[in-house]
Amino acid sequence: MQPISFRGGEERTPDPKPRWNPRPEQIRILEAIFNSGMVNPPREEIPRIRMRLQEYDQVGDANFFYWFQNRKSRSKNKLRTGH
Amino acid sequence: MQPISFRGGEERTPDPKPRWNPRPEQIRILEAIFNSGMVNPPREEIPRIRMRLQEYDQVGDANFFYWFQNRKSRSKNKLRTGH
DNA sequence: AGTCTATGAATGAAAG
DNA sequence: CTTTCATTCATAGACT
Repeated sequence: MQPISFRGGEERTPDPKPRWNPRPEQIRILEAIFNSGMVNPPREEIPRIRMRLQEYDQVGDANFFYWFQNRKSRSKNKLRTGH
Repeated sequence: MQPISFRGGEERTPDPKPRWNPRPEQIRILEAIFNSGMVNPPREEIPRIRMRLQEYDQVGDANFFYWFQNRKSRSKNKLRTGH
C-alpha cells in the first residue's frame, strides 16, 4: 500500500534531506489528533493538518505521514521501557 | 531541581530517564550473539535474550533493541566526529 | 576540574 | 504495516 508518492518515482537529485524537527506545539497538535482516534489521517485531511501545523513551521506531507506511521507502530510495539 | 539542558534555545522532551549500564558480562554475551550472525534479533528473540541477561541485572526489551541498533550501525562507520 | 569519547536513547526517514 | 537505516541528543566514564 502506497498512500502517497513522496519521491515522485525514481530518485534523481541528491536532496540534502534535512531532518524535520517538530516543535512541542506541533507535537501537541499531532498527539491530540492521534489521541482523537485519527491514527491514519485520510488523504483529504492531510492538507488541512499541514496548514494547521504550518503556523509554526514549514512541514511537508511526508513529515507527518511518517510521524503517524512511527507513532502508531511504536506505541503498539511498546518498545520503550518507560514513557 | 531539574537540570534539563536546553538545545540552542529550543526545549526538548524533558524526560529524565536513567540510562542502562551494561555490565561486562552482559556485553560479552551480547557481543557473542552479535558475532554469531544475529545482528538484528527478531522481536521474538529479544525476551529470550533478556532473560539470559537478567541473571546479571534488570534490563528491558528496548535496551537490547537499542544496543543492537547502535552496535550494527556503528560497526560500519568507525564513529564520526563524536557529538 | 574540565574535556573528550563511547554509547544509550530517541526518532525522523525510508525500505521492504 | 513491519523492519531497518541514519542522524541526533544526552551523558557516563576515561583521560588529562
